[in-house]
Amino acid sequence: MNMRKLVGRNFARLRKESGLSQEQVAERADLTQQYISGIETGKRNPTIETLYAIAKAFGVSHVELVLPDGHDD
Amino acid sequence: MNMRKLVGRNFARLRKESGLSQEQVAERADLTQQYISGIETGKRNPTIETLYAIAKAFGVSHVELVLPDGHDD
DNA sequence: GTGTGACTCAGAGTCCGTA
DNA sequence: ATACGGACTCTGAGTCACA
Repeated sequence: MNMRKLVGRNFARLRKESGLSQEQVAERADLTQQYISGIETGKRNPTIETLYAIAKAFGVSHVELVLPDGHDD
Repeated sequence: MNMRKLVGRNFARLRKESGLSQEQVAERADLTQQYISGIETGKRNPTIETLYAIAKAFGVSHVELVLPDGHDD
C-alpha cells in the first residue's frame, strides 16, 4: 500500500468532482498550489492535520482521502 | 476536530481492546514505547505513512485510526 | 507501565520562478 | 490551470535518560 499515491488519487478524484481548481483548494486550505500539486502526484507525505485541512477545504471527510481503492500500489 | 487527539484516542482504545501494553506494541512495530506514548497522548502529528505503519504493525486498518468518534475536540 | 524534555536529522511546507 | 526545481524555515521521525 503506497499511502502517498493512494491519497493523491483520492484527492485528485474528489477535487475534480467538486469542480474546484488546485489554486482554489490551496487558498481555502491555506496551503500553496505547488504543495497541493505535490500531494496529488504522490510526491508529498502530508500529516494527519494537513489531511484534515485539505479534506475540509472542499467539503469531504478526511476518511475518504485514505480509503483504499483497490489499486494497491 | 483535533486530529492528533482523535488518532490518539482511537489508537489507545484499540490497543487496550487488544490487551497489549505500549511496550508490547512498540516491540511489534519496531518503535519505542515513548513514541507510542506520544501518539496516544496527542502530542505527535504523524504523517500518513507513519499512520499506516503503526496501524499495520498493530493489525488494524489505518482507516480505523482516523474514524471520528463523536468526541469532536 | 506511561509520560516528558531534549536531542539529531530528514522531510513537511513555503516562496521564487518557470514551463 | 498544473507541475517542476532550488533554496529556505520549521516541524515530524525516532531516540535516550529520566521522572
